[in-house]
Amino acid sequence: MPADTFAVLAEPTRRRILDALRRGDRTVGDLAAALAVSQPAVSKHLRVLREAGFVTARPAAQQRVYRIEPGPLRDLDAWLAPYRALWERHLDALETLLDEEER
Amino acid sequence: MPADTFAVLAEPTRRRILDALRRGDRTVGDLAAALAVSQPAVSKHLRVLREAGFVTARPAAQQRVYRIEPGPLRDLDAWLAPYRALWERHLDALETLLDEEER
DNA sequence: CAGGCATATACGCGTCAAGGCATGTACGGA
DNA sequence: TCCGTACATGCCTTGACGCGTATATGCCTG
Repeated sequence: MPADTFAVLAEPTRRRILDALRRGDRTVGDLAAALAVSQPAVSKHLRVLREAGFVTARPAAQQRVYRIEPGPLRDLDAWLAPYRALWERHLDALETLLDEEER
Repeated sequence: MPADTFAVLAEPTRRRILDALRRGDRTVGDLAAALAVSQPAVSKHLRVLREAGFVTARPAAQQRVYRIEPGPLRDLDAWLAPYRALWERHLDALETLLDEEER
């Protein structure tokens, strides 16, 4: 699992790109127009996302269609898993705390 | 939801702090020793984590005991939710793809 | 094969944050 | 009250990153 998954997602523009791709594949120009960002900036972000496995590119004539990939997001989900106990067993923890304070 | 949640988690040392706190509350000195990081560095990271709501501090004499808080991690879980369809309905998507390619 | 379109890369600038070192602050023990 | 402990904060340097502008690469059309 690449450790820089969070660093990739730390960029708001990259998250907006992922959010756009979540609803369907897009070309670079589409993304640049939809996000109101310069085309080179979009290309650079797509490169980062691609090298981290978040997206893949498929050539279509002069354009390249980008598609979101689930892999790194599944890794994120897996990383989050052990922490889920913090709130899923929250009632249990609350009970434990009250028990301790009763003593 | 604070947008810098990912930026906070982008730091490996901060993730290690959270991982340590996941198993129980710790003092600053404990964390510095356990992670082999200088004490000021730990304090700075704890400040970032605290201001982002990941942890809270409880004074105990001269030391301060830090505890992990579920809030921001729940936000992360919520952010991840719409993307979960990418792999949970993966079989459905595969079927759709095959249907399209059959035409 | 020349020209235009879509995308990728190179360069320079400004910003920001991590780390170490030194110092400040608060609490407790002698 | 004075000193030592535990933690926080300030200053400084360094490296990484995002953005825009300019330029290079690839592909299609006439």
